[in-house]
Amino acid sequence: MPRLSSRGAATRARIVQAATELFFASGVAETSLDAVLAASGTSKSQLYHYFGDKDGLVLAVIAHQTELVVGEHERFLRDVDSLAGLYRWRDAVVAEQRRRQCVGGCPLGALAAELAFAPQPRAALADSFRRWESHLVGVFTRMRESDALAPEASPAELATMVLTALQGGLLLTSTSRSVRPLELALSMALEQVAGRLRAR
Amino acid sequence: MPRLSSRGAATRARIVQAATELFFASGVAETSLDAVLAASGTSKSQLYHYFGDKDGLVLAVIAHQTELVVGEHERFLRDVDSLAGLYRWRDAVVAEQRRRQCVGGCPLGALAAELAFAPQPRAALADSFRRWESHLVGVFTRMRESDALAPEASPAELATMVLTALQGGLLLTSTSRSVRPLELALSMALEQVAGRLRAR
DNA sequence: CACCAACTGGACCGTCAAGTCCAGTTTGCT
DNA sequence: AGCAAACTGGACTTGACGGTCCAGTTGGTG
Repeated sequence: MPRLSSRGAATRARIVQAATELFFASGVAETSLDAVLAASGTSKSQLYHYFGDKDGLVLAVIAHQTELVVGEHERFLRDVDSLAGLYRWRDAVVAEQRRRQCVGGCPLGALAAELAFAPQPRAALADSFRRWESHLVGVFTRMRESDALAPEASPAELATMVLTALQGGLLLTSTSRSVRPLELALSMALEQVAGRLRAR
Repeated sequence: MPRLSSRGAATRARIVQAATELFFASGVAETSLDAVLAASGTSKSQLYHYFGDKDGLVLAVIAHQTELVVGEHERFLRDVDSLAGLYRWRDAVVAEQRRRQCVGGCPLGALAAELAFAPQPRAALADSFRRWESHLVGVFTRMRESDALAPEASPAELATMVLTALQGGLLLTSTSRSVRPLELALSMALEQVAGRLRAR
């Protein structure tokens, strides 16, 4: 890998940006490299210069999409340390999905479904989900340390439950074009958390 | 649509069968019609004779996959009318996923993710999920009628919660190659049900 | 300012995809 | 038996795809 000049970095970023949007809107297999080039205003040689081949681009897009999605949740969850904060997070997630009229689910979830059998991308996405989960684990750890959560509650288990609810909710919401499944799924998960609050 | 002779029906079925397997293993976009023909031992003209084009085949595969997946759950859930029965169902789902070593998630979920932006397939899949949900609704309705469930519990809401948990659990299980997310998601959903049992 | 690596444009290639076409065979019906 | 509809095989067309190549430009560093 050669080191990037600032111009090179900008070109690379434009390609990744365009590919990220197209992959989300049409899927990886349905998106041609020519479409990526047209959308980013670059040429074949540039794409191959930076990514080697389509697989390389796919991995770069996974990394970028992870940054976007997980990054946003991290910013929101960073200083959540209460059930009330989690409910605000749920409301924000639902509102965002409503805003886009339930079109399209979770970008990472879509990639995970499409690339379930491709070893490298699958491993990369497993990592993304682990990172995502870790921010939820952070919330529950803080809640336990502040004695909001019962000491026997498992932050890791709660985090997994919330993330599965989120993914399942987004899938059904996108398919049915109604935010209801997402609302119900997240409410269910948070009720689970509520049931593990320290008895008082 | 011409009416089918028994030979025609068999040919049609062989094509759908092969396409169903290939679409699941590699995705719709990644699967060529030639591959379907090779796997089913048929020819171009037969495929176009029965399905018109690839989109037609996709819809037929959705219908067939729905029959397989929803049909299997229907058979299991048909005479479930208790929380214990639901736990047995959960155990069966988890065992099945373990049996296939967590490779690949829900066939319908994968199609829904890949075809989220394709109007016709998306609508067909929304229907499939509704059918799936309806069998869960049946379980909860029976439980409420037999007074196992509190009268204010909503069968429809519980069904949606269970289905989202199942879908999210399968996605993360397939991505992480561990049955843990699926176990946790379904346990969470059933605990939700348990919390709505009639107080005694 | 000179040099070399980083970068770029776009023509080009081989392959394989979806879809068309038609001549020929089988099937069910009368 | 005979006829029309259902069915089949596979050659063929057209175009788009991923990927290669190379000649040329830009830009940072000594």
